[in-house]
Amino acid sequence: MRPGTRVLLVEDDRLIAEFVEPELERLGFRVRCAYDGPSGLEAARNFEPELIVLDIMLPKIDGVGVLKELRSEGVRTPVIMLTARDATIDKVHSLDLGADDYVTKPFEMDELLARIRALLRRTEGDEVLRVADLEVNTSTHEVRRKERKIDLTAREYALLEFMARHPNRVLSRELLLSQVWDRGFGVTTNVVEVYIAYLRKKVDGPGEQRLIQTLRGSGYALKGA
Amino acid sequence: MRPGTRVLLVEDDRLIAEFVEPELERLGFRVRCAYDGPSGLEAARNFEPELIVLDIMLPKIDGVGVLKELRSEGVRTPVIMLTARDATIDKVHSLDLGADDYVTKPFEMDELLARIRALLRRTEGDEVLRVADLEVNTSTHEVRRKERKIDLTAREYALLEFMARHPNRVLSRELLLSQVWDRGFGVTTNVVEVYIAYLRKKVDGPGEQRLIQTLRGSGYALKGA
DNA sequence: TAGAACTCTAAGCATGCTCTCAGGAACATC
DNA sequence: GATGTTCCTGAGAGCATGCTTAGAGTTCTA
Repeated sequence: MRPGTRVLLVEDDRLIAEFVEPELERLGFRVRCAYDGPSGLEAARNFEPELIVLDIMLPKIDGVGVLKELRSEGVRTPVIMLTARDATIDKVHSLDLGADDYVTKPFEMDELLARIRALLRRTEGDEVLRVADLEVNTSTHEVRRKERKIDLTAREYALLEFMARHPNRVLSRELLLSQVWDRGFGVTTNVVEVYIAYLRKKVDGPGEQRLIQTLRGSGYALKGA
Repeated sequence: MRPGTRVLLVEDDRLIAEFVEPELERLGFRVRCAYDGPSGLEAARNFEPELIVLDIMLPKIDGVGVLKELRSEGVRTPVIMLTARDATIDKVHSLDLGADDYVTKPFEMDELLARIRALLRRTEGDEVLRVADLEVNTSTHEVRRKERKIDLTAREYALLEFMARHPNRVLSRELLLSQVWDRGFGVTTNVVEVYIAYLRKKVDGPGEQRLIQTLRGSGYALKGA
């Protein structure tokens, strides 16, 4: 973890906030606190934290609402939720809404820290995926090949982003169907082929190196080397 | 998540195990259960799961011990720990030891599932099988002998990968037929011979050590020593 | 509400992979 | 060396796989 990493703590229980904040600061984080939903949202937008610790129970807008709003704005900052002990529904709901982890109250400082470290460890990364001379900006959904800007539809983008997140890997039709489309098993369709063709037309221009490769019998791969 | 993903469940509480196992299987996982530390270790080594769900409280060797041993052997399979409610020490300890996540008992199935999905989503990495000077990258399906790159068809690759996963072992025709092809018994065919020949032509170049060996009357083996 | 844009299905077609078959080589046993 | 068994190999038929294209159905937009 880099020192100076910005952490936003959204927690209405002052006791907890006033205990956690100095602890995090002591460890080299830059911390901001917010005490209800709306101010949490505002802080998330202005402070631009690298990580958000978000209580579920909050005045005005609850944690789930805040998370939802942020994600709908395209904010992908990693989020750890704080939940009451047995609120399993909330937990599962949060994870599927795009929370990255949660901690059950009451918690110990060491545990929260371990989770913060773990989460930062796996989300410290660029927002821009690069594969060969292709750039995929996951924040703005902007795609460029060299200098050429590429316009993609929603589905095309989703497919390309997934492939760019797993460069060089063989991605089977079933995997793509389950990850990019929400298709179950056993469905007979050729959407994947069709969308690969669409992408090829836009990404692999004439005279350019073919990034999107077919591996007959296995699937497709986005080649970066 | 790919269907057929192997999950190992190490849990001595039969009630839990017998509830979780069929649930996971229903969702397309291939599941194996173990009921104490040593058999959990053994299963981890033989079954080669893609993910392990590991209870902390276990007979003979506890979960932390199992995790420690596995990590010390270089096994990096993602692990979800099951912990009693307030065992914070264990939790922190486990995370630092290399557990990837944990779930607090009692848990609901949906929660465990959400965590399994999340973990599988973020831990797909490269796995390279090495046999002598042969490299088989199971993520990219790239095959090299020394520096020479080898192009294989889907079936050829499937056969070679299987052999590379079991180096130095005699692999009977029937075994190969059942594992690489989906053939039942009693079918009279010589596909295996044919494909072994294809592989030889590509893998064992002229002047190179023969890795693919015939054991007359028994089957074939990929020699690595 | 019409038109545009997007998503997906379906059918036709080219390619080359997969597998069978049959003859010949290699090996074991006497 | 003769004989039977096991394995190798080359050729070719059939068919699965993947690419294209057209268009139907749906959603977005002006």
